Amino acid sequence: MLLQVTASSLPSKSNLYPFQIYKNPIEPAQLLALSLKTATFNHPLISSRLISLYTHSKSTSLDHVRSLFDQFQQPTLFSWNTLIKSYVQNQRSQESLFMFLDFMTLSGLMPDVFTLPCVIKACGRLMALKEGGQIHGLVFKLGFGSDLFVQGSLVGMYSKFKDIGSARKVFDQMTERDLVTWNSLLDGYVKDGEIELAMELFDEMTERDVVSWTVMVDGLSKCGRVDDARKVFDEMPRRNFASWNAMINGYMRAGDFISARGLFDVMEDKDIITWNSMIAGYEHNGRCSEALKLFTKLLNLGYVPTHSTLVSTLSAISWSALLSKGRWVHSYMVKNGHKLDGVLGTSLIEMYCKCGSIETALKVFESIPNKKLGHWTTIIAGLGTHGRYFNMMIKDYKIEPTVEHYGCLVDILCRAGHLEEAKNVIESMPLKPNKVIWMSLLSASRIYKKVEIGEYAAQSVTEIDPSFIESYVLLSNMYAATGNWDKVSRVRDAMRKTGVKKDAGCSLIEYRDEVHEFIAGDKSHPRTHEIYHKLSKIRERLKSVGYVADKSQVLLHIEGDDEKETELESHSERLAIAFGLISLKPGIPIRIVKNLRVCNDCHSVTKHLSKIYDREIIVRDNSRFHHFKHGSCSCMDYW
DNA sequence: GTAGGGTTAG
Repeated sequence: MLLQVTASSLPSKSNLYPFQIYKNPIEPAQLLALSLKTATFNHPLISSRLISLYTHSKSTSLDHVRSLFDQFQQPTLFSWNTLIKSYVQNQRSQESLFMFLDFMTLSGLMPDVFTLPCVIKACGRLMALKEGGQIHGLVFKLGFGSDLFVQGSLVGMYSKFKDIGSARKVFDQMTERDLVTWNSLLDGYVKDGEIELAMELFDEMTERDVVSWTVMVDGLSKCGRVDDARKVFDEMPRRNFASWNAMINGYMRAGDFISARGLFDVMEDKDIITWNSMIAGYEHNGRCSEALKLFTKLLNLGYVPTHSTLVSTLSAISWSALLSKGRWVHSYMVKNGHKLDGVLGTSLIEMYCKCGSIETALKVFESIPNKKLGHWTTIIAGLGTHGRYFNMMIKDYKIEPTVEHYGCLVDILCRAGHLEEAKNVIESMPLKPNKVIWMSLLSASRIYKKVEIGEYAAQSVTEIDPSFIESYVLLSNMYAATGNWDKVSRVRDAMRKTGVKKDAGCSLIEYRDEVHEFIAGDKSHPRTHEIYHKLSKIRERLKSVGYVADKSQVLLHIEGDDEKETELESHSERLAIAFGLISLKPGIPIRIVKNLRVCNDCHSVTKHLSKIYDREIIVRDNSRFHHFKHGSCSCMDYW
């Protein structure tokens, strides 16, 4: 609490003092003390000035200003406007609209040409179509139909709604238009995907500023014309951060992180969005180690990470399963007071889930006071096996399930072997099932050898994404598991025809803050000799416990069982495990990330190894976690 | 007599 006002505050008899305060600069705390002493706290000029001073003071948070505001007997229109605007500026548009609602019902005042642009902007940000329409009606009723700022902001709002028709209508009715209004409309065309019309409008403009140009750079790159975007970028008479950032993001969207990096390196001054764009871009393009390097660099250079910096960084950490780094970021967040009740909480939970620390993920989940949809989705997906959170979500928290939640339900049913029931859920759910859901069903069909359902699921996946390799692999594995070799070769023919190729298997392991990467049959690691020596030891140990290799899932067409066995032995996760065994101290769990689904044989071998070497081995493949301990796996042989 | 609308990351 910033202050407590107990003195009954009456307007001053002296009329001179409230006017004088505008002439001389004054510290907010100084004016507050003065107003309390002279009982002028509620004077309209004083209260307005107080709100203004505290709003602009960097050391005062918006919530503090709000608590000051709440103590006024009758806040002025100016004070309302200032706070409503501050909420929008602080990315708290929802609260801005709530405050506007309070204003309309409680204040007894009417909005003016300063109030309306703020709330119209909030509607645009929130995509609040209904409220936006109502406020548009209010604008007419109050007779602000010819105010440039109000009309201009309506153009902006409809542009955000991608309702270019309404934006254009308001625009055409305006008696005067300034550059900001033109730019709003230009952005509307871009948001609506009408790049040709945007270009026409751009040519029509007699005056353009850096925003107009930037909107074009952004628009062209967003519809895949990154080379044209670059041409516009090069033609620009002047550029600001947003222009550079738009171009960088254009390249990142096109997957051209080399060109993006080129621009980044050339930039003399960078803002935090530049860094965030690079980190997010690298992360989207699967270059997580580059993303993490930049995160370290920006900290060293003294930039202050924002929410989105942390979200992207956590995401990069999740993909590479660098638990120690994730813990560091978590503690950084705690130290710097980042709240976890939004996307950031979701990212953190996801990071712990994907880095194999489900207990910490649960702890984080439980520590979040106002759990939102995303937190549930993430933790449920992470828990996987722990079913029946579904009803609690609907009943206790009144959250509408999304496709992901149905996905979890299907997964749970599949695990329990209720494949028909799972199929029924998919067919009767109110949302369109996605690839992931069909894959759960397909995966279960393989385990439970339900060929018919499996074929149905595989077909559905192929309809959604014909080039999705995993469905072919699973279908083939299912046929292999049921001894249907004829159909196995037919699947391979289908793969050849559609031109899908299996990615090379790749496993990562973290050792001494470095990531070591292995591909199948890899001989490039500096300690290759030791690793293969360890592999031969492993083979002996396995033989001594009577282990026989399961060769049913070797996808490559290799003649003769011996070759199959050799192929299995050099699977990337085996190399990573061998490396883990020789380099990590006994007792420390071996954590591995793999890009493909773990094969049957590696799975049973890893179970044995966890017992033989008394080691916890945690493997994250592309669909779930395998926590190997004392000879068994947390997935209960279902994956 | 302090206050309003447009571009870039998530």
